[in-house]
This record gives sequence, C-alpha cells and structure tokens, in this order.
Amino acid sequence: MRIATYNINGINARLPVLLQWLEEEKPDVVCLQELKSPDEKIPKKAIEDAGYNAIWHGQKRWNGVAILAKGMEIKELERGLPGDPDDVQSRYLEAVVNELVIGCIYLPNGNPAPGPKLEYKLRWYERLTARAAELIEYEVPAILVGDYNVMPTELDTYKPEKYKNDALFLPEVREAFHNLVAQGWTDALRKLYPGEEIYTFYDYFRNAYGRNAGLRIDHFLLSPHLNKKLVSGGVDKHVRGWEKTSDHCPAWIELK
DNA sequence: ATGGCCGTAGAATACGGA
Repeated sequence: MRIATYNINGINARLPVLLQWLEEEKPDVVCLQELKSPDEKIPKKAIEDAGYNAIWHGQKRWNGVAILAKGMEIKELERGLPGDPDDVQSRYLEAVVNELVIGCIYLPNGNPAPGPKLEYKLRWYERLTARAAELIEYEVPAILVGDYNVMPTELDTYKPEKYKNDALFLPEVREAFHNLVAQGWTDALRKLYPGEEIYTFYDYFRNAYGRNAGLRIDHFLLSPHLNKKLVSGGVDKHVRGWEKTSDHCPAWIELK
C-alpha cells in the first residue's frame, strides 16, 4: 500500500496539478493539507472521477485537511485534534483505511516567533503528542503523516544558520517533534535515507527550487507495528517544477 | 536586514504561509 502526503496550497487553484499527479502516481492513500477551501467548495466530483473516496475538514481561506483513498472505505475517527474545544482551525483528520489508522496533520507554522503563534504551535504539538500516546497505547498500526512545519535536524535545511530563529527550527519546536517520535514512532523517510538530503518544500522566492534550497518539513511517523513493514519511499520532486504548483512536493512511502 | 512569490477574500490591499 502506497501512502502519500501533499501540502497542496489551495486545492482549487492546484486542482490540475493534483489530478495530474494522482494520474501519474496512483497512490492508494493521500493526505492533503492546506486546502484553503470551505467544505462546500472542495472539488468532490473531480476527486471521485479520479477514482478516490475522500473525507475532508475544510475552512474558509486557510488550513484544511483531507484523506483520499483509492477504492477503499474511509472510516472517520477524529475531525479536529482533540484537547482544545476552542481551537477552530482545521488541521487534523484521522481515519481508518484498510485496517490502518491514518492521522492527517497540518501543524501550525508558528511564525513570527516568539509570539502567540509559536505558543499555539507548541500547544498543538502537546495535544498531538497526547493523541499519539493513545494510539501507541492501543497498539494499533498507525501512521501520523503530513506537514509538521519542523526541520528535525540540520540535515533537513539547506542553510541551518538562516533558520536558527525561525519557528520551523527553534530548539523548543525540534524538541517537541523529537519528544513525539521518542514515544516509539519511526521517521520513515529519514530511516530510508539516513544521512541524505531530502527536501519536501521549496520557497516560491529566489528560485529556491532551481537552487535546491529546500526544507524537509513533511514527515511520515510510523507506529512500532509498521516499522518493519516499510518497503520504500521518496519525494516526487519533479512536481514542484510544474506550472501553478504548490510550494511543497508530494512525498510517499510503501508499506508491505 | 529586507523583500522577494503565492492563494484567498473581495474589490485595494491585508493576511497567512515557511
């Protein structure tokens, strides 16, 4: 089973890119982030015509997450991240697909830091860590996948010093990510490519893609059960070079 | 140190993104 994540940066503006990529790669499950669309404007029919069932948690203007599955049932478990009834931002969607728990994640950016946005990000990490602990406790096969808005190590940014005061690379944010992983999760792409440069995001500015000035901020975390089922994975880097494309690349893993 | 590029809302420009 091939599972992909893609921060689409506006599902309606990027629909041709999304459909082209689905047609080329045919992933079994897709987690999308940054839909930037209210629920009623999600291009439901185009997704269905491409062969996918889908659930989504949209919002006007910003955020928004969706889970797509090719010819498989999607049973929704959580809409929104538990732990704060006042959090109105659409950043978490969790479902069972093919007996696998899939959490689709769009973590807050946190900039400018320090400030309330960083505080929200850190609280969000705490809530995600609490939910992740429950999944570990249930001993279910689970994958937490999406845009974590963190470069976990210096290897994950083309220029570490440029980001040392950035909310994507601050020590407390990296620590929050490492604390989550330390519950027993596996960072799948890093496991497959130890010591290698793997980028999933390229800024629109300054020809970042052309210069390979990237960041690795989209991650797959595998529960202990799934660790040994990881076969392969990668980043569909070429999609970042398409017209009217997102600033993120799709990334994927294959589970046996 | 700054601003460069995008989408969205909505009608000019502000905001969020990373």
